[in-house]
Amino acid sequence: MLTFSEENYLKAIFHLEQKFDNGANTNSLAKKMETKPSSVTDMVKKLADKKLVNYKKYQGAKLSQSGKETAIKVIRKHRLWEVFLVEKLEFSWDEVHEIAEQLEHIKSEKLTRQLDKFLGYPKRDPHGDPIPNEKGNFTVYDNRLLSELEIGKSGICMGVKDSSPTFLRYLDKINIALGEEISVVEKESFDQSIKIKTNNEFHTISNLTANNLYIKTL
Amino acid sequence: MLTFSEENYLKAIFHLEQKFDNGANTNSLAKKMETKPSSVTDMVKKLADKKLVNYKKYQGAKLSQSGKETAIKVIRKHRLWEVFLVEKLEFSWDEVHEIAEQLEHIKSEKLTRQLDKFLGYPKRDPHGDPIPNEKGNFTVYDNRLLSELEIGKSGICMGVKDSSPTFLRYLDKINIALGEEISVVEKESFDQSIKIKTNNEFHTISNLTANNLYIKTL
DNA sequence: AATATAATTTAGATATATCTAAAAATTTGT
DNA sequence: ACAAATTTTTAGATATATCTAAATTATATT
Repeated sequence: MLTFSEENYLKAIFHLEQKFDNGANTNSLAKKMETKPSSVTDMVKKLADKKLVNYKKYQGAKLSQSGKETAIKVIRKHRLWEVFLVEKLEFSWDEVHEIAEQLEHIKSEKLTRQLDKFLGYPKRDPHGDPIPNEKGNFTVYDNRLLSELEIGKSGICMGVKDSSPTFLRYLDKINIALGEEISVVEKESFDQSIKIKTNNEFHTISNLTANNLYIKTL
Repeated sequence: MLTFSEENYLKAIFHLEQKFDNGANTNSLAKKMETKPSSVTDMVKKLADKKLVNYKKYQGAKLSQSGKETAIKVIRKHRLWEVFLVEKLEFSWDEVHEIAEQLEHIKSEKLTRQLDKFLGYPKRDPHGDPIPNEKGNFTVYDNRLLSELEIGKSGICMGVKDSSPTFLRYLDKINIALGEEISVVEKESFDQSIKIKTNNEFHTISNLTANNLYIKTL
């Protein structure tokens, strides 16, 4: 039985491995875990003893197969609980992370399974991140700017670079919200404005706007 | 911020105070917490430092006002989660305790409030125990045998003394289940058989049966 | 009231997860 | 390739929650 701390480290290592090819080195892990490098070394050794990571001195930590499976299970729980909080308990997308950080450590396979069923086997959490299924499989998305999206492709709106009220009010007006699917219909090479489709509506947005929207694609 | 362990002690002290007038002495707490008396002394001192219990050497622990409020909040969460598991996630009443022991420690006032609302402000958990409201108020029930119930009074079926399959099948047959409300309509002094009403049906049950059913009354 | 028994506390140890400060290894820059 | 800078590890300390064994206090018995 793993402690909360061990599970949190596995999750952090998993995310770092997704992001950087060289995996999770001690300093980046320390930053992510908001702790000191020496604490990371201690914990990584413990995880290595439990065969959850492969660790060689001065060479960072890499998840073993079972470490990866464990990390994915925790992430699956985190994201399912986020869906629950937003869909069933009227939370907004920005309030759920902290609570899900707690709920993700509840140990019961049946609970996770039943929660998944109750929520209708959702594929994405309220932030658009994919939810691993019971076997641990999930699709990896690519995060980029809307302006980088090719014609005909679509993605989920994941966040904004510029979070000024003015910009957010503008997004509201053209019916773009977090989690919304946006597809690129046309691109005007003259001014790089983009015609998009979202919610079955068409809008033409400026390059500036498209440069401020993060999009997650399959 | 209290640790899980501190919260569990507060809960245990609360339950012991409800049950025994002399409150929670070290040995009974140790038995309840499945730990050693010396560990209990250590923890009780810590809780006393935090003003959650009043403690004088060799005189057991008594919850302070704030300790009592904290204990009730934990119990409220425990019982709300039990309702959630049974009503929404298809768990049966005997599977939920262990998971609720974990969920009761999740810290978020809004979560508890929204869960309560989502469940329709239930008054009892799947075992018939009362759920404190947001202010910490709840009705105290009395646990006794159905055979001790007076004519005209009613109660909730809480458990069976004899849990043999034969007996349980019999209960099924006359439509008595855990959580069911049963009222006593008539008592036959000749053989102490009892006429009861449950689910809008009337049944006459023997004294032996009535002696094997635990009933919770207001 | 003295003594035996039971309950409780203290003292000292172990586990976990953290820390600081110092040492060691690796990487970088010239 | 060597010194400097950076990264990582080690050693030793602290916090929490537990334990065992011994000491202390309270309760029960005669």
